[in-house]
Amino acid sequence: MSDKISFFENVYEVVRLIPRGRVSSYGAIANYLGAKGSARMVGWAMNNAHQYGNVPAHRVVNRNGLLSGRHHFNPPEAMQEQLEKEGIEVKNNQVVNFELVFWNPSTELL
DNA sequence: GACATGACGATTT
DNA sequence: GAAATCGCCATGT
Repeated sequence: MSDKISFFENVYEVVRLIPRGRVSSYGAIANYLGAKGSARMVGWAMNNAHQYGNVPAHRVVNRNGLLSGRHHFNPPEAMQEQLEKEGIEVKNNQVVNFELVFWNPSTELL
């Protein structure tokens, strides 16, 4: 444990701020944190997210709107169900109207 | 402490 | 236009 806030916790904080019915992307979060290339780090953070508490990882998809991380859910199909429950359409493991529900922290969380 | 890996993204070849 | 490569931070071996 370190006194300094890790990249992980910054990711969780932003993910928790994602409004219901919206989705975000790994790169957008990483970019907001000032680390454009650390998008995979965001995904890695999600892997440990379950041990940090309420982190709506199901609202985080890749830049294509694809549910790339569904396999890490339990069960994997839960991610799509959660999104549909919030009013987000998911087709073929991909978010429909992705750009319409896309939530960019750098733009909307200004 | 070096090497490999990880739910990605953008750029270059 | 598709495939290959680099970048980026953290963790595990």
